[in-house]
Amino acid sequence: MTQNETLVYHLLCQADRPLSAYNILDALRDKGIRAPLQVYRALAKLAERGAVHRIESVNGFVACQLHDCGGSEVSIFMLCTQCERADEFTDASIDKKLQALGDDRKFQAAHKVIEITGLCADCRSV
Amino acid sequence: MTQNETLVYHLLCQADRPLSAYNILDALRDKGIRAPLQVYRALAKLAERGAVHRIESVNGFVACQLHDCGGSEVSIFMLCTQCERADEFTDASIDKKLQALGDDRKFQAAHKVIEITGLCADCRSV
DNA sequence: ATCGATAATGTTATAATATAACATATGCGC
DNA sequence: GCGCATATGTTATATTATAACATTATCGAT
Ligand SMILES: [Zn+2]
Ligand SMILES: [Zn+2]
Ligand SMILES: [Zn+2]
Ligand SMILES: [Zn+2]
Repeated sequence: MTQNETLVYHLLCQADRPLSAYNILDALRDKGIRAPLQVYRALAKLAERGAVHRIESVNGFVACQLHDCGGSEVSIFMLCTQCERADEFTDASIDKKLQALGDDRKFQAAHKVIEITGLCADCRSV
Repeated sequence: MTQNETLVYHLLCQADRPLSAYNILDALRDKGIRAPLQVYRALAKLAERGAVHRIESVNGFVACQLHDCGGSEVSIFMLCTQCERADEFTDASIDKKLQALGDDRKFQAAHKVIEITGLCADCRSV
């Protein structure tokens, strides 16, 4: 892992919510990161390897929370609008059904996004 | 449907791919639409009603392709990176499994996003 | 050791997407 | 008409992402 990737990855590991590229930029200014591209480049490499995931619904990034989400499993994110937590899960049967749905239509899937937005257990019971 | 919503909705119905808010703005300038906010406001109302869907993976918008995707069904989009088509499907069993996954964690789901990116049948066979 | 290729980094500028804040107008029930 | 809600218009600005180009580090092959 390169210098910048390490900085970005460690920051994301410590974060308790998805961070935007500009959140990351601001947090790492005193570590030598000065421009958006430095962040986006690190994120691109990390995401390519599965070390971080982009959360489309919030334009943010999180460190992978699973030991090995690299198989054929799709990551499923539950995103709390209140506390902003983004919890990652996998579910083999959903993955399989989704794959089958694509296969039925001869669709060659390269990437799958599953995100559920709502209130987490803690936040709904306030 | 208000004036601006009608303009935006009809444009999306004719489009063969997701349009960005600024695509829409440009296309409707000569119909009186002059500012991004006019488009975003129309899109927000239309999306609220389920007449259009936002495609998170491409920051674009499409008209709903199904007669009634309003039930408890989640829309599943297959997004071709080549021709940019965005085809909408539903699948009750995936919806159910996803709902169960949330319920297990006491997560109160408000909105679900499922998007598959890849190559459509036509484009993969070129 | 040094040449040359590749990957990584840095910097500035700009593109693309989305919202804030405020002003005006339009329609409808009373 | 008046009051209220909804729709619209306008300007400015915030947020997210990439283009284009220059520089530096790394490392194996000669
Ligand atoms: Zn993961
Ligand atoms: Zn929460
Ligand atoms: Zn639909
Ligand atoms: Zn295609």
